[in-house]
Amino acid sequence: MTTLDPPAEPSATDRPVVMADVAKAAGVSLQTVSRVLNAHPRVSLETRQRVQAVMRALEYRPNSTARALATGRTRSIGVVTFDATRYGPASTLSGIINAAGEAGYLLTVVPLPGTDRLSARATVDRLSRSSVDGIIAIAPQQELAHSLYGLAQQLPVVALDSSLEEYVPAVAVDEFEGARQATRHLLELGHSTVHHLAGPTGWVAARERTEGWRAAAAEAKTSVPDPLIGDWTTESGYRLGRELARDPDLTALFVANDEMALGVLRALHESGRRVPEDVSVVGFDDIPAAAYLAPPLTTLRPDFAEVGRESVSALLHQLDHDPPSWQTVRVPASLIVRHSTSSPRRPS
Amino acid sequence: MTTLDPPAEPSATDRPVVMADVAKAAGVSLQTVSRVLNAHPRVSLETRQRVQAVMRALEYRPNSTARALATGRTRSIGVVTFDATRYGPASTLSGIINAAGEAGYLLTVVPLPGTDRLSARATVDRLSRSSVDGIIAIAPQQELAHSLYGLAQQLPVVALDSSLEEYVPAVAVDEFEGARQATRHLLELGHSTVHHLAGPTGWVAARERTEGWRAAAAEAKTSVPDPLIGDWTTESGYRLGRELARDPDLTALFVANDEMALGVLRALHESGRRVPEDVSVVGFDDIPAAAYLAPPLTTLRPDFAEVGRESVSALLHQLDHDPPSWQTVRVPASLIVRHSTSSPRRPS
DNA sequence: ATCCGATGTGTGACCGGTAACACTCACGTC
DNA sequence: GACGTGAGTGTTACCGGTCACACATCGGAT
Repeated sequence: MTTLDPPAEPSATDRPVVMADVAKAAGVSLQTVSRVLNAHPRVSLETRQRVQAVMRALEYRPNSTARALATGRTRSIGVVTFDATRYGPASTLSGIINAAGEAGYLLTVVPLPGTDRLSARATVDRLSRSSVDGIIAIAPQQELAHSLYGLAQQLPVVALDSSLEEYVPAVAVDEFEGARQATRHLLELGHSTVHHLAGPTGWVAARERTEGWRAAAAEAKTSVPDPLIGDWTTESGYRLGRELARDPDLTALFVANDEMALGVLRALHESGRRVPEDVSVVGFDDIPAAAYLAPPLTTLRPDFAEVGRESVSALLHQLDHDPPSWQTVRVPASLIVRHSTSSPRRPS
Repeated sequence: MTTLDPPAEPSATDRPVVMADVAKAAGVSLQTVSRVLNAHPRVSLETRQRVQAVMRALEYRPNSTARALATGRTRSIGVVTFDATRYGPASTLSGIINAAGEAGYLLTVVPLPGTDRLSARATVDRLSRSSVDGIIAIAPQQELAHSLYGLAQQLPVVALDSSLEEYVPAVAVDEFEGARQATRHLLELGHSTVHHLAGPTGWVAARERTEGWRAAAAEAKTSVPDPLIGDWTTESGYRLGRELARDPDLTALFVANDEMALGVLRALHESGRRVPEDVSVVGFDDIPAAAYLAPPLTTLRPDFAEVGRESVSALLHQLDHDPPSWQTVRVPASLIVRHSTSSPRRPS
C-alpha cells in the first residue's frame, strides 16, 4: 500500500500534467513512464504499480499529439464523405463511426463538397496533411475514382461503394446480387417483365443495381425494357412514377432505392393503379419508413453496420500487413418481403 | 524568373518532404519557411516567392501533428454523437461536418455507446486525450448533462439539443416554439382539443415539444389530454396510433416526430379513420419521406444545416474569446403545411 | 573466478514544426 | 557622426512524447 498525495492534486499552475511530472513524482525516468504506458514487458511489477498509482493520482492523460509525432502513427483514420444526409451514406458513416470506436481508433471526417476533380483533390490534400493513418472513402461516384487512386499512392485507402475495386481494397454492399434477388423475386411471382427505375448515371451503386436487374432478366429470358433514370430523390421517383403509371403493360417494377420507390408509390396511387394488385414494386435500402408505407414496401436491406466494420478492419489490416490483401469484400443485402409485391392478377 | 529542379523530384529516399528540405532547397532557414507558411508579414516578396516555388516543386505538405504539438492547437474539433442513424441527429452531424469543413477545421467524431455515466466518461476521456481544441456534444438526453458538465471544465464545449444550456453555450432547434406553432395551427383550423404523442422521457427535445404543445393549449384555454409516450420509432407510433384511433373524440394530433407520425398515419388508415378528414396530424422534423406520404404530412422543418453552422461558430468563438458568451442559440423550425391537416368536419 | 545472457532502468537524440530572441542592415533624425 | 527604428533573417530552446542504445545488476554456466 503506497501513500499518495490527495487525488485532486490542483497541480500548482494550470498546466496539464505531462510525463515528466509523473516521472518525478514516481522517482523514475521518463522512459520508464513511457514503458508503463505502453505495457512494455520489462518493467518490474513494483515499479509498474507505483507509476500507475501516480498517473491516477495526478490524473495524467498522455498527449496523443506528441505520441503521434514521435511514432508517426496517429491511431486515427480519415473518412471522406459525400452527402451524409441520405439514408444509405448516413448509415454507412454511422457504422464506420461505431466500428472505429470499438477498434480504439479516432475518426476524422471531412466532407467532399463536390464531385469534381478539384474539390476531391483539395479534400484529399487536407486529409493527407492532417496526419491520419489511413483513409476510408465513401466515394459512390465513378468520377472520384481517379482522385482516390492518386491518394492511395501516399496512404492506405479503403474504398466504399466505389468503382475502385481494381486498384485499392474495397468494401461494398453487394448491389448486383441484391438487385438480382429483387428481380427474381418479381419474376418468380409470375411477372413476365420487370421494369426498372435506375439511379443516376455515374453512381456505382446505380450501375450495379441495374446490372443485377439485367442479369436476372437475362437468366429468365424475359424482355428488358429501357430503364428510366432518376436521381435517388423521392421527387424524381414521383415524377418518373407518373410516367411509368401510364404504361398499361407495367406490372412489376424494381426501383433502385426506397426513396424513389416512395415517390413511385405515391404516383401510382394518384394514377389509380393499386399496389400490389396492379403493380408490384421492390425498393432497395430498407429505409425506416419502408415498413410503414402504404403498402409496406418489399425491399433489400443492406447490412450497413457490417459495411462499417469490414471497412475499418480492411484498413487496419492494411496498416499492419504491408502488402495489402487486394480483395473486395461484398456485404450481402437481404430481401425483405412485405406487401408491395404479389402475383400479377392475370399472368400474361 | 527562378530556375528550379524538375517538378516531380523523386526526393531520393521515400521519406516525406519536411520543412528542412524546403529550407535547404531555397537557401533559407527553417524559420523563414515557417514564416512563409504562416503568412507572416515580414518576409520579403522575393524570398516568399522563392520559398513558395520550392514548396510547390517539392510538393511539401506541412505536418499538422508537429504544428499541433508546437502550438498547442490542433485545428480540429471533436464531436460526441449518440446514434447517428436517426434522421435528426444524422442531419445535424452532416451540418456540423460541412460547417467545420468550411471553417477549415477537422472533425473528430466519436460515438457514445450508451447513455450511462460510465460510457459517457470513457468517451469524454478519449476525446480529451485526443487533443481536440474543443467539443460539440450531440447529447439529446438529460442524463448526459452531468458528464458533459465535467468535461466543460477542461475544454471548451458546445452542447447540442441538450439540457445543459445553463452551464455551457448551447445550440438547439427551437423545439418549444415549433411545437407551439404546430399546436396553434391545429387549433386555428378549428379543432377544440389537440392530442399529443410525445417522445421518450429523458430526451430534451421530447420534453420541449411537449411543453410547447401544452403552452399553446393553455393559451387557447382548451383541454389538455394526457400525452401518450413513444420512443421515436415508427413502430411505437404505429402501436400507440392504434390506441389513439379508438378514441372517438380524437380529431387533431401533434406527434413529436415524423417517424412516429408515419406509424400513426398507418394505424389510423388501418382503423378506417381518414386523414385529414377525420383526424388531422402534424409531425416534426420533415423527414424526406414526409412530403410523399399518404397524405403528405404537415410538419415542422428544423434548419439542421444552420444548427451545424451555429454550433461550430459558437465553439470557434469560445476558442478565440476566452470569456465565452454564455448564450443559447435557438434555431427556428418552420411549419410546412401539407395535406394531413384540415378543419374538423363538424367543429364541436 | 570469468563470462554470459536476461532483466530492469536511464541517457541522449529525434519526430517536425513554432516562439522568443538576437542579429544585421539600410534608412532617417538630431 | 551617433543613434534609434523597423524590416528581414537566423539561432536556439521547446512542445511531449518515443526509440536506439548504454548501463547496472543478478543468477547460472563454463
